Amino acid sequence: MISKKCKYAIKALLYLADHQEEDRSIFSSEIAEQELIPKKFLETILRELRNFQFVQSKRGKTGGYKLLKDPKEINLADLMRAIDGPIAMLPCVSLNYYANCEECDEKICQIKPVFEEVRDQTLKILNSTSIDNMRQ
Amino acid sequence: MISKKCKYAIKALLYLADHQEEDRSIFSSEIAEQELIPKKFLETILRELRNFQFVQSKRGKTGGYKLLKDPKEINLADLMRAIDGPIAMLPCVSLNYYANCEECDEKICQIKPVFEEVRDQTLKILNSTSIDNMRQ
DNA sequence: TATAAACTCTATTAACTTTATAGGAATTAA
DNA sequence: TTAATTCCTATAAAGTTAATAGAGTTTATA
Repeated sequence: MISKKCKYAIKALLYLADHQEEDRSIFSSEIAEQELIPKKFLETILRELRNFQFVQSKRGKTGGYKLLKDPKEINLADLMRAIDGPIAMLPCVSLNYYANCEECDEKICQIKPVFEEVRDQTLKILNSTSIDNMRQ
Repeated sequence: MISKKCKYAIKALLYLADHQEEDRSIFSSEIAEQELIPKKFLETILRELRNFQFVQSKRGKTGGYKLLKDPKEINLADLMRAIDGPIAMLPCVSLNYYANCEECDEKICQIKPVFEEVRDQTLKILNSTSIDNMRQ
């Protein structure tokens, strides 16, 4: 399962992508209302998205958020890793957040191979799916 | 990520499969020691596996656990669902543990399709991988 | 029949993660 | 100066995970 936070992040980026042609900054309050995301929670998510260079923000009365990248260049794998961390189902199989298993010898581990396969198939999809792709 | 509990469950079934030809019941303490799983935690896991009909148990001095099914008939999808619940990355996309999203209209949801695809590819692997397959 | 050694069961706990919320500070346009 | 925004830190409430405790039940066997 992805976290709600991650789902909200995807929705926020989709909302920004769907409204970027208007070339204006968009308030977090607008996204929160339209997408039914708790406002304060969304603010912290948007700040993270800014720190990870997915969006840019402007403060003050005419502030708000804009995409910093082309929606075609934002893929789901990168986004999910930024918000939720590892995508793999086992720490020892993660490409970007590898962690070893204290209790097993990876060279003879019987469960690793399947989860490498799952990881590969999952990443094949998530790497090739951009925010733009998702806008049906 | 799968839980440690689920990983322990897979390891326990693999251990039973790897030693079933000896046609004896196997103590939880033996599995715990060999696989470095906390003993008391393993006991509760084995009880769940018994409740889900993956293993049978025998009490008393010569007690222990045995597989109840042929290792070829135990697939990873069923096992993971029994221990961890949903496999899908979104509640609204789960086949066996569906839950609706309060905050979005599924008919026009932009994020659902990708995760259906991930679910399908993941299940294709997990449904076709048995405990027997995993014994290298 | 007593005992040892296993499984069984309920309850509880400690740590961690998730999902927010509070309250204000800084910024900007008008 | 004011209003409305983003920014930031801290904290809290709820839920989940990963165990552990302790006593009960069963069974083989000496």
